[in-house]
Amino acid sequence: MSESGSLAPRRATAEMVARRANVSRVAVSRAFNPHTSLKPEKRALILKVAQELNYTPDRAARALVSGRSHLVGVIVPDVCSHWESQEIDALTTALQDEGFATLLFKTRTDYSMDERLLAYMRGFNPDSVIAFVENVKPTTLARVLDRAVPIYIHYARPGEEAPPPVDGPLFDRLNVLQRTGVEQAVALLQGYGVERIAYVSGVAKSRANLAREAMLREVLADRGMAPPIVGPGDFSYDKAYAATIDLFRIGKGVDAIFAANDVGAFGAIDALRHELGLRVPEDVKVIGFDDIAQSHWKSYNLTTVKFDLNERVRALVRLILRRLADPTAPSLQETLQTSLVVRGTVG
Amino acid sequence: MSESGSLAPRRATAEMVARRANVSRVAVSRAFNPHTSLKPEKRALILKVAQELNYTPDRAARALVSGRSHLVGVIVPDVCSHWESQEIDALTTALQDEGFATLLFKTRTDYSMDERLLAYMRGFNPDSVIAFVENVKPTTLARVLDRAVPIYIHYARPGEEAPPPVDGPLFDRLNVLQRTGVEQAVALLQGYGVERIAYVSGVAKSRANLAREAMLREVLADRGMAPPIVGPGDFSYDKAYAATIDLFRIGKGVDAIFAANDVGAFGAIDALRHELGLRVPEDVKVIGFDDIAQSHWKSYNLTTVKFDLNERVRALVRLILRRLADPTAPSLQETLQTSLVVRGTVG
DNA sequence: GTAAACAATGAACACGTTTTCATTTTCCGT
DNA sequence: ACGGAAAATGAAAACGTGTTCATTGTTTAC
Repeated sequence: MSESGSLAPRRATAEMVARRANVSRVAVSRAFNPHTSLKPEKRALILKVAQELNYTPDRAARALVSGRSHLVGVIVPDVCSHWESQEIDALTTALQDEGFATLLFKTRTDYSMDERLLAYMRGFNPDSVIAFVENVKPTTLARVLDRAVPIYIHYARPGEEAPPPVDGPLFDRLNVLQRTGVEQAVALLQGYGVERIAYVSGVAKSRANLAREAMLREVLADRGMAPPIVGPGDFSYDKAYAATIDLFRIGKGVDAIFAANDVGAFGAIDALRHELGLRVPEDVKVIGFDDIAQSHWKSYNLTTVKFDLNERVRALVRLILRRLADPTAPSLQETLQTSLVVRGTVG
Repeated sequence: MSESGSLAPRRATAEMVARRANVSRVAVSRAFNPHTSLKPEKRALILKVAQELNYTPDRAARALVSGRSHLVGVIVPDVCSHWESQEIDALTTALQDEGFATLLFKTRTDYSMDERLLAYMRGFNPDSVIAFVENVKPTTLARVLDRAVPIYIHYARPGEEAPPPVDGPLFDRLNVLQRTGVEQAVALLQGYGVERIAYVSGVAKSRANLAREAMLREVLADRGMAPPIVGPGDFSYDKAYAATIDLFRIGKGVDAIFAANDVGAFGAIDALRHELGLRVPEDVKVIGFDDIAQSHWKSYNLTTVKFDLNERVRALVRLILRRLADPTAPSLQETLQTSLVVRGTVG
């Protein structure tokens, strides 16, 4: 009781460990950094004492001198939207294995918030930043985050199979090629004699959405099919639900729906079945984008264009590590393919 | 070109801002800390220059001296499980408004990982830690995180309406009282003449699951109903799907299912409809726990025991702020009620 | 057996901020 | 105009670590 010095027990410091192990403070620092030279038995002793004292190096202090915070900022519009949450989950695990931690930031729908958010985030000094958000340009990101090089997820438009060069402020890029998956999907639909395809969109100005719609248009044109009728959505279940109803109120003889994402496809399916009294896939076929975990649920059992989540996360982590190994390297790139997963909503 | 000093442009520092604004470095620090005394026009000038130089204070350096990292650690088993992702989303937004950032950590299924994970997390020096994970005791958490006081989410068992006292290492607590919601649910079922209730469980040893099952048992006993038949699940769709099928293979005349969470209820509903050829709610009624966003989707339209997410997040943020205002205060408590949301799976 | 290479070591410095503390300036009431 | 209180200010100390550099102890090669 009386021996405990102050009320709030200070956290153990390298100094205390050094004193207790009869070594210098520098030795303690070295014990925790693998690539330094230190007598093995000495290192073992220090680590043992450290554990007794419940000591680990303070990352704030470490960041201050080494310039590495080991924090990776992730900017999302909605953590709880399905694809994002699954990607954050996998990314957090992978980063943790490499000694990093995920720092989460949410954008407002209010666009004006963004500059302030970026400045706010920069204060935490992340080593890298990944933006899942559509309304912030990578060059803006790079300009504001003067130390971290941001990673931009680029959904290739038609004809962009060879990714365009990066100019202006430096950023790295994950290029997502959607052509293969869309081609497989359209081929499958055409094989079933589909003639009139509708596209239930995502957020109108979103690059992922624009790229998907453009790619769909091109593939349809290449195969001599009519361009899609567009139902305006925003990647959400509710908007897709409403958009689908509107599509059939107009009555243009749509016999297949391409949704901008899986959740939108769920909304379309439920509207078809529960509101319009149509059968899926007999009356109308439905295809989504993403292949989220829910897509195999029996109520939907969705045929969808798949992004390999694990491969995507590995590519992101590779980008981060390569960038940290060489902070001045020119823009780094990784590329990802897509493919179709066939389930029960086409057939 | 030749005027830029080094290759990698150093990030702006308080020193540079001070020099450029013709003030002392201390003044710059004060300009960014609201509660300090500084001539208004001087503060304005400094902030203007800071913006020109793209400067914000380095939080690592700030944390080092102030002892506040403005980081809140969140430990989750699965970011992508629905309730967790929605809570993380709301929490991140709320914390951001208060000047904090969310630091995400994932546990392994492997239990032995946890001690290492906690030590790992402590290195980042979070101001507070919230554990959504079931297999780590709050006292362990408190012992390892010698500075931050962890927040523990306690699901009250029957008879725990007055929360039990905290002993041992200090931790704060959010008490979730589930009695009201379960009572409303059972009353509703009984009103429809239900006689044989099954409980599709969550992870067996999880405290949320144990509390829910115990509460259900007590309420059923109080109303003179038979105890529930238990189908073993793990909070996942797939396990609940399989457990539901097994329940009806045995054929004990179950006419209502209580699932440990909404996703489990979805699995039960799909098994009933698509595998067993039963109607919901005509043949079997289903009730879940959580009220996640998907519960109103037409395919499920689930009646469920609701946790008010926003209120829950506000309570968590209150706990964090109160604890930071008084780090030595005795264990803080907040309490949350539940209630039933009636939709289409009972009727 | 010697020189040279190499591993191990600790003192001093650097990182960018906030926080005392003592000093100077401004403000207010009379 | 004056005294005192309050606000404004800057120098110096602290926070806990990694890194550089010069020094000492130890092995290797001929």
